Formats: sequence, structure tokens, C-alpha cells
Amino acid sequence: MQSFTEENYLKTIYHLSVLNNPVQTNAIAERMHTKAASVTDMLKKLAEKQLVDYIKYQGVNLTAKGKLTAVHIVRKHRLWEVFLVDKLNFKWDEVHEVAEELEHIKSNLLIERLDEFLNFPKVDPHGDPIPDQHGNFENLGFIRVNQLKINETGTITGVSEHSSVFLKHLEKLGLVLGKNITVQEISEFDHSVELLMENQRLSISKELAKHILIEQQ
Amino acid sequence: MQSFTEENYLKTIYHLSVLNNPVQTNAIAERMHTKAASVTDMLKKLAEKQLVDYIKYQGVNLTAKGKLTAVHIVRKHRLWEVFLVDKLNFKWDEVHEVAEELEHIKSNLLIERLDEFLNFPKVDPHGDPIPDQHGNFENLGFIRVNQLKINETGTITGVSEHSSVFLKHLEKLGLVLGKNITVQEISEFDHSVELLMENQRLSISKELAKHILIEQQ
DNA sequence: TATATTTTTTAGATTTGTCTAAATTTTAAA
DNA sequence: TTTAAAATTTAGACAAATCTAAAAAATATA
Repeated sequence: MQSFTEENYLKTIYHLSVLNNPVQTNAIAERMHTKAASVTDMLKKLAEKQLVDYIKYQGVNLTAKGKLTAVHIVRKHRLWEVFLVDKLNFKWDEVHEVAEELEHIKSNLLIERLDEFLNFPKVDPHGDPIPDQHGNFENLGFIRVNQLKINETGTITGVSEHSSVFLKHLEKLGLVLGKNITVQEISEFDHSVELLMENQRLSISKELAKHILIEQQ
Repeated sequence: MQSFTEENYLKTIYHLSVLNNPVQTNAIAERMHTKAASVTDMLKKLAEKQLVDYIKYQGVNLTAKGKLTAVHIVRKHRLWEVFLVDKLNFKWDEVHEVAEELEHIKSNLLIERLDEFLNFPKVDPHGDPIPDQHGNFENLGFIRVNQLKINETGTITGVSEHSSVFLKHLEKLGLVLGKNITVQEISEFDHSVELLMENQRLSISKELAKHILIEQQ
């Protein structure tokens, strides 16, 4: 049985390991708003419990056991988000913080019944895939806007950043799920991306582009 | 903002104070499966935060502030129980432990939306009343036998459980509409209630007491 | 390659909630 | 009312998770 805190570390390592392997101490510290020294302490503890492979000064990778735990938390987080939006009429930028708490509730029966109640959703309100109870994702096939080349086109299907500032900003720009975009230009200076969306041009930073998931035609 | 642990202490004190005032250290320790010394430490802390009035060697009472906090947790607990039973098909004896976790989720929006989603229920699956967001219980024109304090008296005016086993059992005990009862004693062990009815003493379980509705004189 | 910078770890302290064992207060009994 | 028993508190220790400051290792730079 993991503590609330351990679960949060595993989840963070899981998310970061998509971008980079092994995951570095400072990256974890930054994302969790804590200090590198605290992270080191926890990594040792998680390594002892065989939840991560940890090499001093190098970083960590999740073990199979650690990954399974992390994916289960992600599953719970995303199912709760669907519940909040579909059943309780939360807006997609209001759900994250509450789901951060709900994801730690420890009942398998609860989560399987919730899944059933929600009709076995495959993606959460941000378009992120929901793993099944064995930790497997359905094949999703998305890429990120910053990975598109000039003149390539796609449909927005999700985001990979869930802070409300980010989501509000997107909404203000009209960059919401389902919209079609085409890349017009990519700045050599700061890699910002010029988009065409419904005959409107708009420019977004690389930072923003990175977190917009699209499906290509 | 209270911690998870503080909330559990407040809730326990709230429940115990229905039976006895002030609430004693050992009673809290027993109910929370902890030690008296730990309870003393926490009582000092809660007193400092003005959540309880604490007199050394005597016991504690909740302050208005403490009571409000406690009632809010009770509200959340009971609403979640309704959700689990009504929406996720939990049985009434499966809900308690999960609700013990869910009651600590800290979003007002969540709980008000949940209340709405459940259609503003007035009682939980065990027949216990659900306080509103201001901490008030609806005056239903009746209260339940388990809500009476020692030496209080009332007239049986109804029941909230209609299975024939239950009703037959009541009849056998002579607990029928119109009868006057007085509470003589409430067990600290199982909350069973010792009643005086027409000069006869009888003892009934808390479960039974909960489903007998009475009008007070 | 030597030096500077960044990253990470260690050492030691702090906070929260818990515990045991001993001391104190209250209550019950002789 | 004095003594015995029960309840409660204090003192001191411990585990979990965190922090700051200093030391050590890895990486980048000149």
C-alpha cells in the first residue's frame, strides 16, 4: 500500500518519463513544487520498495510494478474527470484539482462501478486516453502541434497540460476540441507557430503548441 | 483549513457528543482506535484553533466553529453514501469505508453539485438525516429514537423502513404507533437504546432505533 | 585539460501525528 | 476520609515527509 505522497511521486515520474528517460531529480522537484533534496529522499524510498530503478546522480525509471501503480492513478484521475464533467456539469478547466484528490480514493469496486456508470469512456474531458483496469491504453495516434510541418493539417483532440490558466487561454483563442488547424509558418526565432483556423490566423508559442494534441487527416 | 486527521477528530467528537457532554478522552481514543495520549495532544491543538472547548481532565465540547466543520463532514459523508448506493449500486453495508475517504475531498462546488445530482436527498441509505450546506437538519416534524438523549420522551408516529421482518419485529416488542417511550440509557459499546414504555424496559439496537420516528412532547 | 556551472546528494533540523511509560488528577470504594 | 482504581496528562521518543545549507558528482566551457 502506497501513501498519498508516494502515489503523487509515481504519477509525476510516469508523466515525465513520456518526455525523457531517465527522469531527473530536478524535473520532479519542479513539477511537484518541492525541493530536489526532498525528491532524493523519496526516490530512495521508492527504490527500496521496488517501485523505481534509481541510479544516483542519473535519475529514475519506473519498474513494472511502479508503472502499474502510476497508470492506475491516472485511470482513476481521468475517470473522475469524466464524472465531474459529464454528471456534475463541471467545466473542463475546473476538474483537475478535484480529480487530484479523488484519484487517491482506494476502492477497486468504486472505480470499476464508476467506469460502468460512465459507460466505459475511452478519453477524459481533455482528450487524454483512459487506461483500462490492466493499465492498457487503446491505441490513440495523436501528435502535438509543434511536431507538425508547414502546411500540415489536423484536428484538435486533446491537451497534455491541465492547469486552468492554460485551458482558459486555449478557450479564449478558440482552440477547443474538434477544431481544424493548419500550420502556416514556424518562427525560426522562437519556434512559435502561425496557425490557420476557420480562416483566422493566429500565432501561438511553442510552449502552447507542445500541449495541443491533434489527429492528422 | 483542517487536516484529514483533525477532521476525523472533529467528526468523532461530534458523534460522541450526541450521547454525552462533555466528550471524554478515552471515548475518543476507543472510537478512533488510538491511544488516550494521542487524543490529549490533538485536543490541545483543536482547542488552540478554537474548534473545541477543552478543560483538562474533564473533556471537550465542540465550539460553534468546530461543530460547523464536523457537520459539513457528516454532510459530505452521507451524500457520498447516497451516491454509492443510488448511482453505483453499492449495498448499504458496503458504503461506509469508501465514504470515510470521500468525505475529506475539499471542494464546495463538488458537494453542492453532487447534492443537486442526487436530487437533494434528505436521508442517507441508513436513514440518517443529511444536513444542508449551512449545517441545518431539515425539521421533518419527527426525529428518530436514536437521536433522543437520555431521559427524553416521545410518541411513536412512524417508521422509515417497511420490510415485513422489521415491522413484525416492532409489533412483537409492542413498539407501535401512538406509544410513549422514554430513553433510559444509550450503550457506549453499540449505541443500543434502553427504553421505558408503559413501565416496561426494553433494549433495542441502534439499527432499529434509527427507523422509528417519533414526535417529541 | 583545468575550471566553472549545474545537478544531485548528504547532513542535520523541523513539523505532524503517533506512541510508551511515568506522573498527576479525578472518581469510586472501603 | 483515606485508599484504591480509573482516567487523563506529561515527558520524551519515533516515523514520515519536508526543508536549508553544505558537500559531492556530473556536465559544460574556456
